[in-house]
Amino acid sequence: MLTLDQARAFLAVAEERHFGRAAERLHMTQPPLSRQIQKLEKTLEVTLFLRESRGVRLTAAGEAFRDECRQLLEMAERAPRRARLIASGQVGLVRLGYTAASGLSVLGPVLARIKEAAPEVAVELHEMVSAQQLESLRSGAIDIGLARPPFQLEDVESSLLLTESLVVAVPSGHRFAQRGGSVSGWELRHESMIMYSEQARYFRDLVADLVDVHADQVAHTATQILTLVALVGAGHGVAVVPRSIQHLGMPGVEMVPLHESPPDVVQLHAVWLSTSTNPALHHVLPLLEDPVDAAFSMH
Amino acid sequence: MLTLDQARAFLAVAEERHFGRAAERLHMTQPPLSRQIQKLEKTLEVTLFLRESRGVRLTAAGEAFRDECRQLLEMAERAPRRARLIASGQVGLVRLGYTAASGLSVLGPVLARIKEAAPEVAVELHEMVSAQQLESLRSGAIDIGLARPPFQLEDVESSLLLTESLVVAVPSGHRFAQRGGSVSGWELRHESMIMYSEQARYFRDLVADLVDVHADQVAHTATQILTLVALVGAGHGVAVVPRSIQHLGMPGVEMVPLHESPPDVVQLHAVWLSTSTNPALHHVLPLLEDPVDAAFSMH
DNA sequence: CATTTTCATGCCCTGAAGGTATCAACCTAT
DNA sequence: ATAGGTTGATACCTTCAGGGCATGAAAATG
Repeated sequence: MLTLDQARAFLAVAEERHFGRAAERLHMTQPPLSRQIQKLEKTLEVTLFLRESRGVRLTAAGEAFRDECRQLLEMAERAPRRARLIASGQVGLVRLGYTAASGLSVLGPVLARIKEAAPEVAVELHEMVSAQQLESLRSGAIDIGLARPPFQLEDVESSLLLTESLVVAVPSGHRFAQRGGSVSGWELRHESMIMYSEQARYFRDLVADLVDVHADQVAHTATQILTLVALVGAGHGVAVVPRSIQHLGMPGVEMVPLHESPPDVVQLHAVWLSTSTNPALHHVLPLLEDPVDAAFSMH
Repeated sequence: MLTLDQARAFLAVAEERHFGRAAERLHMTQPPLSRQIQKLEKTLEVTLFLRESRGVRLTAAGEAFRDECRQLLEMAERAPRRARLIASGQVGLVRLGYTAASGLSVLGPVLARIKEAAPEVAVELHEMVSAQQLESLRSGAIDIGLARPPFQLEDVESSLLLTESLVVAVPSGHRFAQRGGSVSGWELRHESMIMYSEQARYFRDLVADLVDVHADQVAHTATQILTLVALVGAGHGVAVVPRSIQHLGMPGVEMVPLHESPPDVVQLHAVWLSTSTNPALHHVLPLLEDPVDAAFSMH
């Protein structure tokens, strides 16, 4: 059976064309080297060298075997190197879940940071809502999520990436937009509104805290923020959405500040399992410690 | 330093996810296998397995290393296999020299035999005259030649591949062609003739034996038979050439049998050095023992 | 709580592989 | 022609890598 030591021994002799010099290169003496080559030739049942008085020459089979051995040894060096790189997290894959809305704010800067600091880490993107992200984390389908609270899952850790205010999305030409300035919650009382459905509990509760919405003024409910905005654009009413949604540039929709909204009511976190064994994840995590600059995310 | 045995041990554990079963597969007991893996992880400075109560799981680095090891072991099996194939001559390269004229007769059948019986042997074709072939054999630039005698080089062996007669190449419409039948040597006495130059001694002597050519009737001399035929086609005279040249189908040239020519005056041999160490050559040589069928070579 | 499962550890022994000394064959040069 | 030098092969000794057996340790199972 071929061993890597035999391949190294053979290659040394093949390249030096001389047992003595090859032995020197291998930091050993000539006799055991001769024996190794003999043994190799015996197991292969192939004569690799033509012994001549001035040294040795390769046979045709020897030349082919030399090329194979070069490749073999190269691979034998690459395998450990690659394992170390992956273990260190410098090379690898991070599967990242993100909400459609976060795609408009933190996703770009997050990917930019990873590309900058860990260029050999591939990022696989999976769009899903926050609840699905937590489920995917649990099942191991993703490594990181860009999601909104609450995170009540076991072993979940998180890092605040972005805070922003809520604004009112109105159809172009709506009197709120023409007027300029901001809108107060009580002014929405008689507006037809697009509201968040039960699945989007985070935003539903945020809006409920700031605006007194009555059932009779709700034109539609939707889970995805982008759906709400689309419905606003179609003229079905107004909606309260995070400020970064304006990056979407949806035609026929304008954003008006909401007077009562604190500048940091809406949060977006990076979330991950502290128990994850993906080295690339742990290599990337320090890059997500600092919040994304709102100015950057704003354009 | 990684060894192939370690790679095999690792791969067995990685695939079985269980030290006991892996040890069984490797025909050894579990304790030394555990030690081998520990040693491997230590030299790699990488944890490859997560030991759990129901067996083991691979880390990310372990999965990458498993893929690398699969390739590595595959190559470690391929290298000896390839060396054996090349040593046996079933795979390899034969560099073959041939004269332009032999390209019209034996070359095709010879290549067909090799393709049929040794499909993995590549044939590299080198067109050159017989004298160059012997020189190239000596210098090791080719392995076999398709050449004409004499072969006075040391260690040269040869095998007769083809015998054929000499014919007279005449321009279309020449009275020899219109008359039908054969031509006698004495009838060429007053024809303008294209003759072989000093370098083509073999044909020069053959023709001199059959036809009494005078210096004053020689319009041109040339080394390559194809050149002679081209000059005949251009109307510069007639020439005595081997019968297989008619395969060339040179327009404006017709072949007329030469009455005095025995059917086997012209010989073509395969020649090679008995000292060659090219296994593919020795694998191919038996295919050149039998002469090429003249009927086959005739079409 | 006893039993089973699974990987790790301690100890022993064999044999693969390296070292030294030397041989055999061949080439070179006086 | 013969002595000396070069190069690979052989003989013999020694070491230690790696395998086997017995057993430990930890966790799951019933």
